Amino acid sequence: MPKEKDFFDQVFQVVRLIPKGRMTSYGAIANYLGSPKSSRVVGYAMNASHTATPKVPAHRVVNRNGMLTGKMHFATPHLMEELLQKEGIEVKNDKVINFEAIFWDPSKELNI
DNA sequence: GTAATGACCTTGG
DNA sequence: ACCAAGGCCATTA
Repeated sequence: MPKEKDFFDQVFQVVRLIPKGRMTSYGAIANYLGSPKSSRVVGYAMNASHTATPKVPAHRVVNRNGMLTGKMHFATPHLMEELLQKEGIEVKNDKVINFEAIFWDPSKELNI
């Protein structure tokens, strides 16, 4: 019986492993953890990323559409795209440009 | 303990 | 092709 914190930690680990200038989606992380249907829980884990230590670059995680759905959950709604732009990612209308190009699949890149 | 919610994804019409 | 609804998992009230 896995602990709930374990799942969170797994998500945090994966998110922290995301290279700079790259992004991934909740479903990809969930799939990497072995629960493709737990995509919602991944997002929920991000919600808890605030209290996690060290903090997790949740701004590198977006939905399947590459849209910054959780930008409102940050300290400030525009903080997410600010961080993304600093990483070199272009954001337009709360949406990531060339998302497919910068997409980072853990199950593939980490060769699991 | 039960019920409702959510930073989602998949499938049906 | 586009629009709509359901479902799964974990957490919180």
